[in-house]
Amino acid sequence: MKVYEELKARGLIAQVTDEEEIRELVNNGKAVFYIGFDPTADSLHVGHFMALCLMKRLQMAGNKPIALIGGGTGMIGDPSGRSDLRQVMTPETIQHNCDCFKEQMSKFIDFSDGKALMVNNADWLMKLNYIELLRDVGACFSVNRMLTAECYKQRMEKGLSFLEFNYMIMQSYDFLELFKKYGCNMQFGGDDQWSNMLGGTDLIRRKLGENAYAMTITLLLNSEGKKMGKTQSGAVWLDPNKTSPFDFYQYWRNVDDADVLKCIRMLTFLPIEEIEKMDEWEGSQLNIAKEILAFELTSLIHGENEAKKAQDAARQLFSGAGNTENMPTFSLCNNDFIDDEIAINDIMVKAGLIKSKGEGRRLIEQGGVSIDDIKVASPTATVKISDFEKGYIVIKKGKKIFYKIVIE
RNA sequence: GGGAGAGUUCCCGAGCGGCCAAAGGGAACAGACUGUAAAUCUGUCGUCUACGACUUCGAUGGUUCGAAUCCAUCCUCUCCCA
Repeated sequence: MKVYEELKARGLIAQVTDEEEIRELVNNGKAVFYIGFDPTADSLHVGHFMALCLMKRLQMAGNKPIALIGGGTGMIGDPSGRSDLRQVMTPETIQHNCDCFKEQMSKFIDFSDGKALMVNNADWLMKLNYIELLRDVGACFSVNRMLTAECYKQRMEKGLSFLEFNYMIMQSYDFLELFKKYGCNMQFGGDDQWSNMLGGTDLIRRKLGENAYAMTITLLLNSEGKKMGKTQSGAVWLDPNKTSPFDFYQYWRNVDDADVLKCIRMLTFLPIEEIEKMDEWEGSQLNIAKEILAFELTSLIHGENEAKKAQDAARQLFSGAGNTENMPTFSLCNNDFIDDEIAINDIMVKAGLIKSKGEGRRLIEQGGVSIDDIKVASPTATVKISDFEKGYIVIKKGKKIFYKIVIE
């Protein structure tokens, strides 16, 4: 199966400008494509992961990826898919985020020998001269047509600043620039980017009379239609310091039944045939699929070793045995103890397990907290130093959250 | 530039000057049930030294015994006209 067909079979392709041409380019390793990343945070998250996967897949098929960091466009903010105004970031933050992105991506994509490029659009966008740009590019855009773009239409209700309105132009300009500089003939992006991407292919046609192509990736939505990769505590990050491998594993281990197969298909590199078989699975059998999903993804991001550790920890934890080796750990120091004891509630607050003591009180009252598998009966319960005889205690909050507490 | 309106807790959204820590919904969390799923039911959902106290209703001042509610100024946003 050729790459294009594989992408299609995995349900990754949402929209394309010209299927025949794109298939031809991609399958024969003739595509030089770019994907843009907005440096809105100091780590990539699950939402970017699909794009990374796609880059890798295409790179393996001999195509050349360009990772475009939106250091310049980040100064504006993409209005697509947001219902509110984006906070404008400082140049320093953006630079810092760009650096972090670079580092994470290099782990995943092979940048050696020019097999892939990484560029920052700040390099050319920041130098632009307003009047020149207007004359040069501004003439090529019809406001009437821009307004018909879905992403702007929605914003017409809520309000759209001129700043954000220009995002499409900037993004189109990027494409033009990359086309000229690197012969980049294709752009990939999330499905919400469709109109911005078309802007680029249009611009190239108008300015240079050449053909360039665009393809969007299906957004990874859960069965409720929300973007995946979000938890109550924010995004699921690829940076192990922001989302530990264990938590990362658990996130995927806990996806809805309805979403497992979709995730496996779109995110893992398992052979399609194997996935087809899983398609038959039902009911609790899906639990195995979830384990596979979690393992595969964790090992893609954090390495097989970490994935194994996470899996072991999870299995043991949920089967009752207490493998505490890879559990999130929090250290107390002797000063935290008063008369050799400390309130359980206080530990949880210190460890960041809960936001306030009130929350802890409630949790305990509702029977949601246990220590070493014994339910905590009273909100004022304490642990003594002597309880740490074996070196640690394990606090369990709810069913799935375990914390190992040690004394330094 | 002129006119009209809005800003309430994570989100949406109610809120006669006292009975407002603020209705209702959603999200979230805990318990039961399960398969570390979903659905359902129950409970919780500002903070604390917790039958009480304290801090919140865009910001700052003011009027009142008393303000989310009234007044002034400011900030932000939306709409209509140009």
